Amino acid sequence: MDLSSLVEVLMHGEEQLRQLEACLDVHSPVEHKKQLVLQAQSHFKRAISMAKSIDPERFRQGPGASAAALDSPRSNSGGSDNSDKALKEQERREMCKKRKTLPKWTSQIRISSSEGVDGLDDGHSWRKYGQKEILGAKYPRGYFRCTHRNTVGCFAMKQVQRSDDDPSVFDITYRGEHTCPQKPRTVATSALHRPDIHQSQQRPRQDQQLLLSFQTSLKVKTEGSSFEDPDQNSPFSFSSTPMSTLCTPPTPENKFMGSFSPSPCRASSFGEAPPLHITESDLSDFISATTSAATSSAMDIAFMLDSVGFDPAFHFDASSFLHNL
DNA sequence: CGTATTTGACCTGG
DNA sequence: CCAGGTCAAATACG
Repeated sequence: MDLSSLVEVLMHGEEQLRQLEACLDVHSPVEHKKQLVLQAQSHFKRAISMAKSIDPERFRQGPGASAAALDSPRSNSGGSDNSDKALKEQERREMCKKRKTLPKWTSQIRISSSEGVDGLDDGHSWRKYGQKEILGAKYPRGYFRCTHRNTVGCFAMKQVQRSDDDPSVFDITYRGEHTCPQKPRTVATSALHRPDIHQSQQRPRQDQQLLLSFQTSLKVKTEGSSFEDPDQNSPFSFSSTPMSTLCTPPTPENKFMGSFSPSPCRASSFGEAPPLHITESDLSDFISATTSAATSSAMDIAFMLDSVGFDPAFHFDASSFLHNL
């Protein structure tokens, strides 16, 4: 556990706070602010545990938080005997429609070798459903959708595209908000972390990388839905997005396609509510509704439960998250 | 054995 | 027609 990773995590946290500050007096959706807070919190938590792990002796006492296991077996609302071509066509068509209306935003994140996939997991489980070579890009683009799409009708999706020139940068495009609960895992581990047995680790200029990372790590632009936040100003110079608005990432996330970097997975601490609920119902309607009314995520959840109609004792499986090769 | 990923075929919008 | 996005059969995984 080296110091530079620690610094990096701290910087992420700081950046989140900075963005939050920028958002504060603007009329941006509460959800965004909450997200920022949560992200910052998780970064700091992580930083703390990293720091502790540097000198474990000093901080020995309760083995950290309880591993509040909220996992439970899945409930399957079976009854999936469909298979009518017409029906599938229908579904597909619906999908297309959704595709258009779904809010979409891009966030560019950098994965440092030290961090790996770590901590960038937003606590959602994604299932990969495709990969495609993209025209002018070296690396293929991976297509993911929420694992619980069929169980709870969560239509969140994301695309992960590795940057051409800097392999440690990933462009992640999210589409749609999760309507499913997040992975509730509380993680307080990382006490003992062997220096990974990485073969080809790019360790050298980490400090300089940090700066770079600081600049590019959290660039996010939103489109589709209209969450404006014209005030979002970062001290950086990369605002190359003319008309689209810069916003905050609901959650940075990653999980890339068949490439290098093995790594375990890890969730940001505390589960929290999905920020928005979006269904096929009129999106804009909903948005205006949210901006004016939605004040608590809890409420959103209730709303969601309500409208989707699964029982509150809902449980899902967060058990398996894997690493790719 | 159930789930997740891989991967080529297929579909669709521009 | 093509590029990008998705499906689904075949595999891999645990």
